[in-house]
Amino acid sequence: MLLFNDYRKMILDGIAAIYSDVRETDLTLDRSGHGDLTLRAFSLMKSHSVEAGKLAEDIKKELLPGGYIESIEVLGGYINFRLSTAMLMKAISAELDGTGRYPDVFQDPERVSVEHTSTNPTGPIHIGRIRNSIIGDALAKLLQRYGYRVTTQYFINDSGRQVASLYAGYRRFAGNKPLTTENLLKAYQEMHQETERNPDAEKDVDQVLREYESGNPQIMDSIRNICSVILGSINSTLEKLGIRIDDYTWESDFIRNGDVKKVLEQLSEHIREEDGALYVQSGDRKMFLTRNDGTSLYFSRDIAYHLYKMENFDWIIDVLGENHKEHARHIKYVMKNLLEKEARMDFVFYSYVSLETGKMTTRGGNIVTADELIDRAREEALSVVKAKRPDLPEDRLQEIANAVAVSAVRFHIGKLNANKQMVFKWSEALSLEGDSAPFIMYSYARAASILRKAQESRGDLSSHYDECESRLIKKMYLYPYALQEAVFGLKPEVLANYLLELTRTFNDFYSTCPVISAPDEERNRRIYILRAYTAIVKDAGTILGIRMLEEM
RNA sequence: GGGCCCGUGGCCUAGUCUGGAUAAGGCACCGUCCUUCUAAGUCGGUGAUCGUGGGUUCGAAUCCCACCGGGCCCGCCA
Repeated sequence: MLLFNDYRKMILDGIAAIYSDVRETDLTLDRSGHGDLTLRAFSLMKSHSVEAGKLAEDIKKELLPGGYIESIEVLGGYINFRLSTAMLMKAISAELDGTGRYPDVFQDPERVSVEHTSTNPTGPIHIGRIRNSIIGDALAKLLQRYGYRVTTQYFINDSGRQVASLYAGYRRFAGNKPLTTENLLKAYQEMHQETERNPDAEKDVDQVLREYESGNPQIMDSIRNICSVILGSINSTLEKLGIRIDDYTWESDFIRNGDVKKVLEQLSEHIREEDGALYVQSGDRKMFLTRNDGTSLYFSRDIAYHLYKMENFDWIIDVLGENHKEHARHIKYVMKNLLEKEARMDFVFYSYVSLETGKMTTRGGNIVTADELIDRAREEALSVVKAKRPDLPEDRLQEIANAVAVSAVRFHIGKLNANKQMVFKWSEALSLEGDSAPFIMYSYARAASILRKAQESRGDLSSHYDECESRLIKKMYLYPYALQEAVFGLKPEVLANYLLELTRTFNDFYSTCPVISAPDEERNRRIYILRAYTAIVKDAGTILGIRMLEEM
């Protein structure tokens, strides 16, 4: 089927046939409500010394016979084009009826790796880190929807200083306590305080690192064990949010299987030494690969990881906190310039989430965990749904509250531009109205409710559409465009904002276009519109982690 | 000190890539609409010199320069 951009291209070609100097960027999607597409005629008026009216007359002669344009009108220096609503609606429903989904045009066989979360297994995941997971998962599902073969990846740091410190802390402070995330976190925080008081404690950590790296089986087992416990709780949090990681890769595996050594060999001609520690020069930075005691550093392990990903994927995407920007730049430099590995590599960075009281640190203990946020959102949702739906049984209320809570949390964090710093506020995070997931879900539930009640009808789509129908159809027609924009920019929030716009447009339709009580012909086509609407909302919701409910 | 990101009504955001029509939403506040398909909704109202100052342009929230404010980075941490 033809997408919005295809029509844009057709119109552009038509104009170029008469006025070859038309600038591509002057024909855009119209957001002002004057048309569907608009041509800014200023430069053509100037270069041809004619009025916009004359341009429009010529363009009409060229384009109107094509049949897909309903009208071409001049307003000021703009020439506005309206596409035929009937044509767009027929295209959408043909696609839906034929393939079961709209759009069904994207297909890209490339294998894509999306690495996200990858948070150190030193404690529960907090609302800052969960931003990584939420962006990453939406991105993965978005690319998947676009047709890519996507695998999500988690790189588990079980061989760095933080984890060694966690282990040393556990041994020192909690050796005989049960192995739980809570006890481990406490020991980690105690160890942090201990090293602040007594720098000698750091030597413990150094010793652990050396033994771990040299393959001391007892320490290896213990650390794996500890990391697995914490990873288990991280995973259960992710699971609540509907996030699944396909591949877990342990950093230490690259040490054990010799890949880190291979990295050093492959880089040998670029490697320099300083006091026994090895580094490569990247721009004006020395990027250290090993410590002077021979133990590996994150940089070399991450190079090994990216080499591994390059062997298995065509496109590598990493979602990282903004503090990793330099690291990422140097990784890219080493891969491309020193190892001469060419692969499509993109990094998506997000800014930090802070609390009103300041920044969060796991070691400092001032964090809001993602579990806490989900729990409180669930309580909030439950009290709302209980008040609104006293007719529903308790277990159904719980289900609804859960779906609302999880969706609200994901949307609240996922709709924001990743570059923006975020100050977390409970009142905003727990809001279930306005620009929120429940706002979208509620509209979906209303549409679903009408579809349940309205009689099945399979009449032909008529050619006349009322304004409220037409606006919704045209917004729906932009769904593939929104998907594309989100994919090209690696910006799931673009889709989130589209979904809000679509919902507002639907609400307008809902309040002005009765369906069930409408005469046959009108009802038929409105049922078609509702089917398309629910399909699109569900589709987009799945990508963003919003769970649509048939009733709420 | 150097580099990257952010700055849009009282608060939170969209729009910035690719310059164009009265700057689009939400929260809060004031008012409206449940005997009509679910009021987690609708409609209307108050409220913005788009951080500041220059520049480019017929036209700047958007591009360029400088400055101010906030975040992140500049480890043999990750």
